[in-house]
This record gives sequence, C-alpha cells and structure tokens, in this order.
Amino acid sequence: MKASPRPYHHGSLREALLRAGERALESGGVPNLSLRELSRELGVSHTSPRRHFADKQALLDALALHGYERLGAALGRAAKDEGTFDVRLTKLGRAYVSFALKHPALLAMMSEAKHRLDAPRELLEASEKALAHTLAIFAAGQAKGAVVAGDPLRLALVAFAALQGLVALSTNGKFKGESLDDLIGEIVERLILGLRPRSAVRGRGAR
Amino acid sequence: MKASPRPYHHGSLREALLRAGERALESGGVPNLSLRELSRELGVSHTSPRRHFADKQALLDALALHGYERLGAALGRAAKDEGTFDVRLTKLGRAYVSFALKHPALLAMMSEAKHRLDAPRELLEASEKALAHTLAIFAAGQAKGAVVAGDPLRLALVAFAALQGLVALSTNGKFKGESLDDLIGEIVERLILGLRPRSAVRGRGAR
DNA sequence: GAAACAATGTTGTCAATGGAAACATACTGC
DNA sequence: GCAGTATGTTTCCATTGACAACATTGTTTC
Repeated sequence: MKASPRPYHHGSLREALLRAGERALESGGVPNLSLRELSRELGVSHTSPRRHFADKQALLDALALHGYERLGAALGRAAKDEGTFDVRLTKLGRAYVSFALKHPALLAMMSEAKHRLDAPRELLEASEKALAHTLAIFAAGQAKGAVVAGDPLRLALVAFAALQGLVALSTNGKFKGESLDDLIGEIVERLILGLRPRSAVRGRGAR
Repeated sequence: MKASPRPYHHGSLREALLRAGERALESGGVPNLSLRELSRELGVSHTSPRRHFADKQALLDALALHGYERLGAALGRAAKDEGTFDVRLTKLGRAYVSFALKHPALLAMMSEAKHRLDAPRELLEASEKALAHTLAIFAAGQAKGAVVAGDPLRLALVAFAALQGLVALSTNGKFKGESLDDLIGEIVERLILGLRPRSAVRGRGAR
C-alpha cells in the first residue's frame, strides 16, 4: 500500500494530504476540509501541511488541478477519434456526467477554483484541455459536414454549456423518477439535432 | 431610506442583516459572509443575529429563498403568455442570464443551498417555481405544434440544463472576445432547433 | 567522514469565527 | 401599571487558519 517505504518522518505527507483532502472534500464540501483535521487523521502536527501547501487555498488548488488532469484524461479517452460526430459527442457527454457523479464536490470546487481572480495559471491551462477535446470533436464534425458551419470554438461553447447544465442536473441526482441515463441521451440528442446543418436558419429569436 | 422609524433597539435587524448579508455575499462568496462582521457593520453585538437566524446556514437559506422569489418573479415576467414559443424561450433565457450576471455569488449559493440534504421545504418549493415557468412555455409550445411531443417536464429539463450551463458560462464573464449577448441568442436558437418536431428522429446515440 | 545546508516536522501562540448560556432592556397586551 | 415576550448584550468556549521560532532528519560538499 505505502508507495514509499517512509523516507522521512511521515513519508509522503503531500500525497497523503491530497488523498485525505479529497476524501474530506467529497464528504461535506470545502468547509468540511480542515487542515487541522487532516493533520489529526494523518497523525502529524497541525502545521505540517504548511510545508507543502502555503495555505488552505493552495491545497484546494492542487486538488483542483489533479481533478482537471483526471477529467481531461477521461474526456480524452471518451472523445477518441473514432465513430461519427453523434457517437463521439454522446460518449463525451456520458463521460462528463460520469465524472460529475463520481466526484460531485470536487467538480464544484474545481469550477470555483478556476473562476477565482487569482487562479494559478496551471489550473486554467488544465481546465482548457477539457474544452479542447470538445473543440476537436466539433472541428471533425464540421469537416464531415455533420455540424453546421461557424466558429468551432463558439459551437463548442454551446455544447459545453449544455454539458455543464447536464452536470448541474445530474449532481442533483433524481428527477422525479426520470432515468438519468435516458436524460443524458435525450439532451445530447437534442443538442445534436440543433447543431445539424440546415439550408435556412430562422432568426435569432426575440431581441 | 429607513423603512421603519426604529421601533426597537435597532429597528429591523432582520432585514438589515439580509441586505448586508447579500452585499457581503456578492463581494467574496459564502466564506466572506461573517456573522460577526455583519454585526459590526450594523452596530449591534455579535450574537444578535442569532435572534433572527439560528445559525449562519439559516441566514444563507433566507437569502437563497429571497433570491428564488426574485428570480421566479423575473422569469415570470419574461415568460408572459405572449408571442411564439421561440420568442418566449429566448426572453426567458435572457432573463435568466441577466439575473445571473447581476447576482452571481447569490445564484451560486442558491444552487448550493437547494442541493443540501436538509434544505428547507420552502426553498425547494420556491426553486421549483422557476422551472414551472419554463414548463408552461413548453406546454404552450407543444399545443401550438412548435415543440416536439413528449413529456413537457422532461423537455423543460432539457432546456433548463442548457440554461443552467449558459449561466455557468455567463458568470465566467468573458469568452475570449465572444459577445455574451450573441452567445445567448445562439445557444437558445440551437436549443429551439433541436426541439422542433420532426418526422423521424434518429437513434439515441452511442450506448 | 564531518560539517554546512536544506527539507521536513513540531511546539507555542494569535486573532477571528460560529455557537451557546445567562443576563438585560424595550415593547405589547391585558 | 404589570406580566410576558421579543429583541439585544455580555461572557465564555472550541475550532480554525495562519505565523514564528525551534528541532530533527536527510543531503551535499570538502
């Protein structure tokens, strides 16, 4: 179990803090994550985390970064360059929701951390990789003529908005008996239909 | 300015706490809202809020409730029974985003509060009223044949997901030069197109 | 191999916070 | 007027994040 045979006092406090921190985060959100409580769990003094993370936010940022790396990897696997646009986008959506269901509190914190004014550059970079996968799917879809023309970034944002909302709903859990799996399918399907190329596109709606 | 001429010690501490609390919330999120800080601002002792709100969460719940009432009213005005389905849905979307831009931290907190396991019943009821407006628009749209058939609740959830995502994006603020106003139009337009009735609907996508 | 050095962890301390109990004051209804 | 209640105060406690000074362990250099 122990990755390192205990090179130092504790061994690998930093990783242990990340593990325990994520556990605490998932069971009660950010306010439930206490540096002192983590220290107690790990059997170290209450200031030792400071050696690895300048403050609580630094630990959260590190957790968020790790989260984005895993999310990016999961989306990357799901969005592999195979199949039609519809299939790829559906798989991407399912992967996103799957991650959200497994790590709801982490994902919420990730989003918060990214939106902070002084968010670390690495975090922003990692979060953009997720969008990059979506972007690639759209570019490929346009090349095949499966998606309406236009700035792929803009279209990806449309899809991203829907996925984000999907996640918000899925974290909610139950929809009065609705099957989440079916709901994902329906949302992505509607999204795909709305993105199909058309001869004439109606006006932009009310102004 | 002062609503009541000062009937008691402070006058209307409860309302003052709500006002000051929302201000604090909008400038720094939940962790920035300190009961003691509020008390200082209002010139009362640090435990007086307890007479009106059992704990910090109770104050947050009250703020969230008030927020949902205002949001519901705004959506209700926007979704008035006039115009086509497209126009109504677009107006609803714009109203939602407008609210999100005016009260970003409040809206985020509202969502959190609603998802808490022990969220007060009133809060859930108030939040469902917002969805109710969307639902009404869909029911009317189906009656006119502007929307594909199906459970209106389910379809409203699809739209709600997209709007929720729209809000998540809009709170972000800037999209590398994209105009938010145009983006709203585009998202709602795509949503509408995807919801149009069709003769044959393709499969649900990858499983 | 020993001394300088850096990395890691500890002890002690502080201010701020949320929360609780006991007490004081101002309004209200009778 | 007077009892009762709503509102606000004073005092106190445990927890938390953060900081400084110190101790210990491992590494590097001669």
